[in-house]
Amino acid sequence: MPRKPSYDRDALIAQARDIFWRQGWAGTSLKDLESELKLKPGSFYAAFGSKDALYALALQKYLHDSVARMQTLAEELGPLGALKAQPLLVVEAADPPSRVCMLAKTFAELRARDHELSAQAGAHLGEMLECFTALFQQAQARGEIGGDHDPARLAARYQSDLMGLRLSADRDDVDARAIASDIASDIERLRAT
Amino acid sequence: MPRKPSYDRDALIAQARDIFWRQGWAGTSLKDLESELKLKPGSFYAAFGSKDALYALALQKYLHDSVARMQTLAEELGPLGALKAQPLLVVEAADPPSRVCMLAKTFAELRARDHELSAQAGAHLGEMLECFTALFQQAQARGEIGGDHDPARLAARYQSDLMGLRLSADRDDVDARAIASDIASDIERLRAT
DNA sequence: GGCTTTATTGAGTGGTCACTCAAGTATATA
DNA sequence: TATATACTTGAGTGACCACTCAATAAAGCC
Repeated sequence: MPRKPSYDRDALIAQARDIFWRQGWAGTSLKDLESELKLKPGSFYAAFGSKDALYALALQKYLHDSVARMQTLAEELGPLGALKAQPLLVVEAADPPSRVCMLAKTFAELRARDHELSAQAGAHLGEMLECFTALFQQAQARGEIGGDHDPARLAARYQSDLMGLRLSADRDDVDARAIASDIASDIERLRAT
Repeated sequence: MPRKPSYDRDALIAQARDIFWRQGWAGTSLKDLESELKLKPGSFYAAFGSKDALYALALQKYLHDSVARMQTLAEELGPLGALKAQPLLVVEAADPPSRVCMLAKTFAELRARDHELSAQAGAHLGEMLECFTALFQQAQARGEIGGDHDPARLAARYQSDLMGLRLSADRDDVDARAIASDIASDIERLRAT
């Protein structure tokens, strides 16, 4: 009896993620979303409920894909190799919506209002941090880095540096590759000798 | 003949800077400004012309104060000492509007729209970078760091790390002091032996 | 083909946005 | 004190905001 929707829900979420990522929460209007996703207001609200609900789905997808990418990279290059490769990969990615981390952007934009989406972005940053921590732990377990390092502390510094790098990469008066290379050198320097 | 305004223009700009800093560009309405600055719309527009014009003044003040603070610090602690001290000072500052750098926030928020204020924030980040570069150069000239380092490259990495740190400092699941201390250690490690 | 159930449409909602302007008020000079 | 010159006031502007809903169209099952 039911009629199927004519759109691919998951593709729409990915598209919305890119718009939100580029323009931010306040900078994206329903009109923007409706025209890009080719949905009339009625369909939009039937499908997602609200702008914030769609934004939450977009954040979730962003986190999921980010973690998956790091884990794939770790399978290819090993944990330390993945951590070392990531900075330059981020800088050299072919036209992403923005080089700046969407979680960091959302967290910063909405924190002052105590908006629920800021809390969610913060929680997702925490999950990303755990992902980095796990990789440093694995590197340590493999003996790639010395046992005197604290993986959680290394991960916090690493994530912080990465957020700075990604913001720097959006500027055109800064050599982000040089920064990425220096961050990678810091990782390399941890390698147990 | 003329009547003097009843407000202190410079104090109003500082107040506006704090509101914009905390809430961002899109997150701050004229109503917010009018109620906080105790200005009716007519007075507001007579005094500043537009929301964007006031934001531009706020950015300018932010940059000016930031550079002045670094230079004062350098007079007290020397160039390398100032660079080393700054990370922890930023983290431990008593309730600023936001730990996140206002220039970085503005740049990230408005870049997608090619807003003029984003370009201005970007330019100011460049001036801040020059300030850091000058301090590294001075440290080198004094022989505090080795001659094999490139001050511009050190400054770019330093500024990038600082932006990451300041975002991290707004999270409550991260030990920003530890990150600040690690950044300071990196500076210390440059010291010529 | 008839019927049920859902998707789609787009004009319309009240509210807020940045901003304007004419009228009223206070002050420094002459 | 009279007057010119500002500053101050606040209701009002059209545009846009997120969002609603009744009408219409299309698909699956009998």
